[in-house]
Amino acid sequence: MRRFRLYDTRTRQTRPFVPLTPPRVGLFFCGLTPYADAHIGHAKGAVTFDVLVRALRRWGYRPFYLQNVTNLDDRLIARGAEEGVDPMTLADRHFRRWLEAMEELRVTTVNYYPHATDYLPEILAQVGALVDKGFAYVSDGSVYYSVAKFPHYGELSGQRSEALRPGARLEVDPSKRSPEDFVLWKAATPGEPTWESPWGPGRPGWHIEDTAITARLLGNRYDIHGGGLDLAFPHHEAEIAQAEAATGEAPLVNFWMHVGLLTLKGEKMSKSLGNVVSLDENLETFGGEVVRFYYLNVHYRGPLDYVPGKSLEEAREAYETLSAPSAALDAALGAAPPDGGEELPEALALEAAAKVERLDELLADDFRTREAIAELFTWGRTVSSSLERAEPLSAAALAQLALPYDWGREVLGLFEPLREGPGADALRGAVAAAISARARARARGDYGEADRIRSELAAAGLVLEDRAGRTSWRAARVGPR
RNA sequence: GCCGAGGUGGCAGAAUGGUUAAUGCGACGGACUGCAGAUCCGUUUCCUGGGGGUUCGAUUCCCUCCCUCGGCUCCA
Repeated sequence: MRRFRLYDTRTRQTRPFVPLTPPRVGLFFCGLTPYADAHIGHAKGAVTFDVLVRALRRWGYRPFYLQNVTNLDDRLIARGAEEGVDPMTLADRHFRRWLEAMEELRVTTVNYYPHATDYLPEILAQVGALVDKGFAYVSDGSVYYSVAKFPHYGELSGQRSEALRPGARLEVDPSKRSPEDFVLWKAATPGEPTWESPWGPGRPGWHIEDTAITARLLGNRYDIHGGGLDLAFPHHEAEIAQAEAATGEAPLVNFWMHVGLLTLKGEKMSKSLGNVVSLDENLETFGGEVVRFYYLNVHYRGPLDYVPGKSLEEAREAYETLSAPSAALDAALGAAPPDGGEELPEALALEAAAKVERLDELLADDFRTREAIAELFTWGRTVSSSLERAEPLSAAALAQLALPYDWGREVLGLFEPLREGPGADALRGAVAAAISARARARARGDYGEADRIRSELAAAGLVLEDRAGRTSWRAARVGPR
């Protein structure tokens, strides 16, 4: 297992990661918003965690990664009432769209998506434990957590409860003993889904869903919990208070990872501001790889400002430059003779291996993806100039040049090779035949015919590139698959 | 008000107690090409919010101020 360093919000430091029970690593991420279609900011954290888990696997750990589905909460109930749909049905609909977006984004690492309402026994048990231990109280058929009983409340976010006064949006709820208390079990309201409980019919509060799930699936303590920076308070603070009080074990989580938020022209993207940019629409326009590259081209903890008509367009330009040498290598490898061809100079072969090590090092230092990408850009120039050589490279040499891209494929989830479907060989043969026909036309000076062939292939989405007396082809541009 | 994250070239955005402060986008020039594309080479020499301090040396460490964004019970 490779050692690596990770920033932890609670202790505000970057420190070496040590799993609780190596090589197993338990991860939980709050990322789904199944009450509405996802916007472009929502998927940033999902991609961040996908890279984290890919790296863990590469480095010899055995991650178990959960992403919860809050399929019943106030927002779903409100939205369901507006649309005349059952809230859990609504959640399911949006969850399915989220899964499609994740597939397009090459997010492949989530082991399981636990749904909150499948964990009612665990939720009731945890609320019961909190009542029994005196951390929670019953009032008007609801159960509330008494924040004053938990002295560590506020440690994650740096918020002290005494400070929660000026400017705070605390609603006055006469059932609460203190305004900062939060609900664990909400008394039934007519027309809403309800379950029986020792305190009467009702439904779970938002925060308790996550700790009930993690208690069941990850244990009383686990390694990594992630989410957007905006969830640190109060949601994650409440999770700590619930779980640590209920089990008496601490800390609940060893590493709290909070992902920097995406802003729209400097402002946070949110429904209430009405500045939401659809994830699905951007995936359709730019494809998952470009959007993924866009997220990974900044450090995960920093903010990312989205400018309509500019940010993703620029990301597409940059990603085309970044991925072109990889695509050229794939094409050369496909066309390389089984034996023969020039070997790589030893210095260059060593450089390829050193580059991969450098990439792992950058990631192992709190996931410096931005610099890893910068390294891949400079490697691209090396690859391009190597391909300009007069003598074709051997298959082994090409494979060595491809090592950093193989790394990018494995860890960053970029550089997806062209899909090999049935008929791929036939297609390749047809393209090769067209290229030779064009070469013959060019040789006899018939540029009209040569250009006709080129535009025919262009219409099929293929671009021809003449270089060093050879012609290669590639997909016209990166985009949706 | 309190808590947190930031302020780096035309733009996006890294990093570092010390020679020319990454990388990309854009721009300009050149090579290559039948043309184009892609690629390569070069240029974009005066970019680290203000003011103090520590130091031989600060963009980096400390103090302070200013500004932006987020959180303060809907939030990825």
